[in-house]
Amino acid sequence: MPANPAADMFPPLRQSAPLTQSLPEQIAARLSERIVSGTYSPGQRVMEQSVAEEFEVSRGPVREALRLLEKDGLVMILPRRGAQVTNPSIEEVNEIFDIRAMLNGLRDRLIAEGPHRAELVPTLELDIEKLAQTAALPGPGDEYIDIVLRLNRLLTQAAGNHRLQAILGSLAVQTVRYTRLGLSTPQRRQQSVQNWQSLLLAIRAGDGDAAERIARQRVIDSRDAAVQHLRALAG
Amino acid sequence: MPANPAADMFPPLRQSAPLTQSLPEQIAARLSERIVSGTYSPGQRVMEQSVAEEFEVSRGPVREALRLLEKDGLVMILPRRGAQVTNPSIEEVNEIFDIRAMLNGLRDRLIAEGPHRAELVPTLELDIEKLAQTAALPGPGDEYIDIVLRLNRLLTQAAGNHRLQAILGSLAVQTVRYTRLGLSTPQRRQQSVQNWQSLLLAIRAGDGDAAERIARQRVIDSRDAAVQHLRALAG
DNA sequence: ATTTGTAGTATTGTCAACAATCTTCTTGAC
DNA sequence: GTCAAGAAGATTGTTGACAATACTACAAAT
Repeated sequence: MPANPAADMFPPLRQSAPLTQSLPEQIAARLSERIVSGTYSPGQRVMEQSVAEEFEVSRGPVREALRLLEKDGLVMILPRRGAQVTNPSIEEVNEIFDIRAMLNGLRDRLIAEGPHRAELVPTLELDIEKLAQTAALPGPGDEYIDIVLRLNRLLTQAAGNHRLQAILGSLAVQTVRYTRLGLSTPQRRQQSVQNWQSLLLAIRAGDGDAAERIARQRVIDSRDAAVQHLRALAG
Repeated sequence: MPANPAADMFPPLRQSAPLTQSLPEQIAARLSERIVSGTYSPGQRVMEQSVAEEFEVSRGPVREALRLLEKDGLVMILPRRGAQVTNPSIEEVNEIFDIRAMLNGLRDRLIAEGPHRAELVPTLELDIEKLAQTAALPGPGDEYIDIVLRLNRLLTQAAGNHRLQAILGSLAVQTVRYTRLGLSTPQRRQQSVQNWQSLLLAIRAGDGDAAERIARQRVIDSRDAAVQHLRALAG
């Protein structure tokens, strides 16, 4: 019998995630909430000891959780100085949005040119209709944001590029708060709705070029609105 | 005296990296070499204990090193099952190259439209000239690859988008072996050189649209060549 | 022959203690 | 008052031991 060249590999290998989150993942999820919601301010240090005490675990799992958050760009870990909540400058926010614009362009092109776009269209129509109804409402637009986030998750999954999904997911987490800022006025939401409606048309027509162009414009608009608000806050 | 609202933040904060790599980083670098060079085969398990013994450290730093490698997509960590060298399918390789194509497009547009492109052009001319001289040489093209990698690093840095630099760096690490495969014939290298020369023209002209288009095409060509070789190897 | 159960082993997950380093506070000189 | 040097405290880095889980091999039953 010949030696098995795959002896040092996993057996068939289930790709499914385990049913229960690991301890570091749970800790990371809790910390992630606080960072995104602003409970932890940008620049604030996150110290292993205090987190460990709060969750009643040792520092080991906390360290791993911080590494997970670093992977998502929510904290920055400096050797011998620990983790602090990332505090991107306006320029960096600009940069991240530029990347999102390109990758959203790819995503929406893949959808428009992909084989499953027909199945997707009805759901999109429904969600974008809801978007149009919610846009004009006064207030900060939390409901509108929720729909946009769900819509983005849906599309990112539908594109079928797993790595793209991972990267876009990570970038989305990093920019939620700025997206929220940028969509805080009804006028901006109206502009946003129009972008989504154009995208829907492009996808329905199977026009990849148009889908990419519109997606990029949508994120650039979102970027400009966010940066405008940020400058107002800073200056 | 009012409470200092920044009390829980770092002082001025040097952004520079420490002069000596941390232990986990050193371990990650060593393991990274082995994965990229193929010493560790795709799918192979990387067990904490054995790595720890080999480098004569405890498992803690090894675990952190594996997290670093996971961030770069070189290993996949499954809870309770440990780390294994990633073994992307042809479809996944395709996906990664698609992402690289988009982001290289952004990168080269930023350079073509950026203020520093004049300073960059002489260096580019020199490197691309060297590329042209090396392309026709027979053999696997290791020298050609080295120049391409250096050229890419240079451009990625010059684009000035830090997050883009990080993502492209990570994706480059993941695709080196496939890029190498795709550039293994002189004909392909000739095609590659032409792409680079076109890019140089676009950058010199400050034509962002053209730079983006050419960059995307270059990566797509690279992708197609790599995938063709992969299919030949697999089938 | 296939499946199921059950030890035994291997491997990852967690913890608490110690070491190394950084930060801050105090002291003293100019 | 400002700056430098040093001591004290706080925080991260590393280690080895133990716990929990997953894998392997073998036996027994269908």
